[in-house]
Amino acid sequence: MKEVKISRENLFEHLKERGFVYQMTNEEKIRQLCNGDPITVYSGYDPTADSLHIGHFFSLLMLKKFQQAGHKVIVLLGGATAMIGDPSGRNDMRAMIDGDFVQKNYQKLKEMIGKAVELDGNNPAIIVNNAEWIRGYDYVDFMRNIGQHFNVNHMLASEACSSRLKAGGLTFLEMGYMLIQAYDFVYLNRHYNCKLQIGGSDQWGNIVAGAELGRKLNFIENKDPEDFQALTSPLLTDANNKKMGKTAKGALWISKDKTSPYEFYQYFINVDDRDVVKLLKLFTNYEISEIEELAKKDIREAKKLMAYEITKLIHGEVDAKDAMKISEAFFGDGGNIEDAPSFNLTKEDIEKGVRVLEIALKSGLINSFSDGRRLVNQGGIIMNNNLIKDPNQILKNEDFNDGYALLKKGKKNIVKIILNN
RNA sequence: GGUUGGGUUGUAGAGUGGUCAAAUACAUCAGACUGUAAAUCUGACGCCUCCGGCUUCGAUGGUUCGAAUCCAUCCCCAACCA
Repeated sequence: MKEVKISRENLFEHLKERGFVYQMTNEEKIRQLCNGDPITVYSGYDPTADSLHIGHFFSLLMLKKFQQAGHKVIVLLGGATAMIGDPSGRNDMRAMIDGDFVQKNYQKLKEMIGKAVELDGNNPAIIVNNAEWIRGYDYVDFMRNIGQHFNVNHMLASEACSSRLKAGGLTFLEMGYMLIQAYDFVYLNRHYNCKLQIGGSDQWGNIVAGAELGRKLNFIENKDPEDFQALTSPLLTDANNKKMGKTAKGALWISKDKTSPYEFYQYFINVDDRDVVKLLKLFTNYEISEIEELAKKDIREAKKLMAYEITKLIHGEVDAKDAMKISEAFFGDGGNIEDAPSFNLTKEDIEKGVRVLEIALKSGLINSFSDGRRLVNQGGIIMNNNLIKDPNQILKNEDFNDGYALLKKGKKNIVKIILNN
């Protein structure tokens, strides 16, 4: 299939027709910025966890398109904002996290940014940390310079505060978050000539706050108030209008340790048919007409391509191919199961007499013995294509062919039990 | 600080002395049908040495043969008033 080239002449149209554009401050102005001479664009992420998830990646992908079109991009990692906690969309206050934790996360996220945007080459992305300019900004000065431009009534009415306000107990700490993020935009404008901030739609309130602050300050300083523009991408939702990227184990993480490429691939191969075209438009650059044609002709083939391409984008070609191979080995015909999720056992374990369910529990297939027992009763635990009927069944040497046994929960959850000497 | 109403098993939300491991819905998991999709139907959904037992209803202590339910103290939340 043919891929579309991203160029600066049609960047805005490209983003729009692929479904990246949700809200913006001034459409005409943003079109000019996108399709005109190189500008500086930024998007921010708080290091509150040790990995980015698919939602973050989605907005980074938008940033990448700006970069590919020749614009300068800045990725802000919020070392300061992470210490405060963004109230947007939350109905409880974020747990306070300590500085060490933020520092560790910062390093990990920094490594992950490179999966989305280019950090080398002739137009590398810049990574900045807002702790650099927030820490050390005198409180009184900050309140006088920045705080005076914020109307609390507006803030309370904003989407960012609304769920927290409804749930009650909105703290001053959380309200301060918006001021900091708003100031970040101004800072980046002054130091990097950044004119556009992008992000997920949940960030709209904070982003616009930054744009408004910038306008006010520019107005006071007799500069162009149009220098601050905001653009957000829609929330990734599925056909049932539910947030995408949520798995039984939590978010769909970018980090291999948290979500294996296989799990990642499986997530996308299991999405609703109706979401396939949307995801292909967002995560690949294939011609839209070809995407639609393929989906009409063979939805399952299109879904496979989608799952593969997204996995490749995040984990690289090798891991994506492995994930696909494992998947096909289990669910299709052919292929091998070399790289399936595995669990190691020793011969001593077998001699001691281990229950099948014990291994299922240790390998994470089931949550408890009670859980396993239920599954057995309902015919949901299968070993080497044989239904396990006795919850106390012991693993035997004969269960291992070629040194491994295959343990399944239902048809989608599989662990390869490897027998070591 | 005061008054009132609250804190229940993933979420929402019943239960206000024994019949409560705790209604119901959603989410989740398994089975059937399929295409590893959707829709539908069935079952499960605290833990264990599972026809039995054990630990849960903000925390601690108490009343009682018996408490998620009553009392006391404490912690947290909301609304209103200061």
